[in-house]
Amino acid sequence: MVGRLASARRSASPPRARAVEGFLDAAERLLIEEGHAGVTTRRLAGAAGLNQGLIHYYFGSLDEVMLQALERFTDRLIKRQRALYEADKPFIEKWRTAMRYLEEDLAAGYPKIWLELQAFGWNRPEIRERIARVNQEWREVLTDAFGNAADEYGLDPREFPLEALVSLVMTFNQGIELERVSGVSAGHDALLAWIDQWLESQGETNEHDHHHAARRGGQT
Amino acid sequence: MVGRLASARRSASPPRARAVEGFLDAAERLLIEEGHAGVTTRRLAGAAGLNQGLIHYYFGSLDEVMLQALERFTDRLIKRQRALYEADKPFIEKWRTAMRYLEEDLAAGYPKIWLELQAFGWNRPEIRERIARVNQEWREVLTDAFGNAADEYGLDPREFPLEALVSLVMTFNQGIELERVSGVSAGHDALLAWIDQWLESQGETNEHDHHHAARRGGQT
DNA sequence: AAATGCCTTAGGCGATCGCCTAAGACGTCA
DNA sequence: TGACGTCTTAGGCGATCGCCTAAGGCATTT
Repeated sequence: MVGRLASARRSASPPRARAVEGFLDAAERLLIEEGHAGVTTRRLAGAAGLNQGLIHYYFGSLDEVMLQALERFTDRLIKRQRALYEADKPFIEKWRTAMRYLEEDLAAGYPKIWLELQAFGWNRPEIRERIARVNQEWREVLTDAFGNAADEYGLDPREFPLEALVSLVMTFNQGIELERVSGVSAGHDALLAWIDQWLESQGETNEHDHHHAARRGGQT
Repeated sequence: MVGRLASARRSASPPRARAVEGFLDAAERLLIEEGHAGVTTRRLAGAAGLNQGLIHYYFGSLDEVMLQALERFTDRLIKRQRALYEADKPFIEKWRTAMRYLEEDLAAGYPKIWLELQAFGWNRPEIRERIARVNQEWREVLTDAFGNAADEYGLDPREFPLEALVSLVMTFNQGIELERVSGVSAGHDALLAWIDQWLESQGETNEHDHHHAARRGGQT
């Protein structure tokens, strides 16, 4: 490590910060277009329109770039997820928003970033640990949300154990992203439609309970 | 060093075939231990205990090694899956065997091979296409099996649409493998236990129908 | 024994990699 | 204006990569 920030003290060092963000943006683009093996110092500098020496100067190593890219990317996702499920809306609306996010993300290629970073981490303990932590945070958000939803729908926790339910949703979600990135989309629409319809039918059979539960439950 | 004998012509060229198999075995080992980026000609030759020139001589390129490794690996999986679900047993036994396979494979690190090959394919159209084809075969096997199982359990296809059910099973299965390779296993046991219990309860409520259906249904 | 042709080897070519350095540009102080 | 610390640059070092070649080993056929 070299450069300490001097002007950082009074103006958050916009040029440096801009360069750092530029590299992280470029890293995401390269992850989508080339995969994690395609993120080299030279290509990264080229994609960011900056000099490759800066990568060493600002980040120290390429691994650190990948780690920071992972942190920034996953922070965004977790924040969005948290905001969504903390909102005061019927569960089905949250679910539909989440599924809309999924479609939007797929269209934008974001799951490729997430999966490439995971693949990168499979052989780098530090990265893998961070991945596991993000996964854990995500699971916690869903556990909260689904716990409330189970109340809202009046589901029997013995018939639908929360932990299993959350794991099912997380795994099939990631499975869908994995398949899509590998060029497979067969059955996905049918699956999502099925779930949507099931949620809707549950909402109808428990109509009045639902209103009570929705009012009652913020969270905690 | 390997065996001599240029009886190649009359007995399927054992030395060459052995070398090829040796490289493919070594490739699988390297995929597990190093990831697809760790499969280089030199490391592959080292892991196989063979000369690196042979890779060019036998395969032409490293990409061809990866492609053949993918074909061999996926052929094994599909064959096993097909044999399992074509057997004449109650569905729950097949399912439990499949879940036992999953655990065994995870213990042996095989899903890492599958996922590394997928990651490798994300940026190589030829590989990706093969991945998609294997996925399709797999889905067909499950569609057959679950179609029969739905009969066996007397499930209403309107309540449990086959395509969605198959997609759910495929995606959550791959999601579990993905999470495990990334170091996450939380909730997996609970999820599998839940499914097992649900299948068992379905078997009980439809006990006699079940026997009829099991006798009735081979397949076709 | 000589010739043939498959098999195997060591080694090297050009390209690319991550990381680092030396030097100058720039802005901000005294 | 001169000194100083920060930022930015071009370029190069050693390592490693995929691919290929030239040369011989060796069993089989003449």
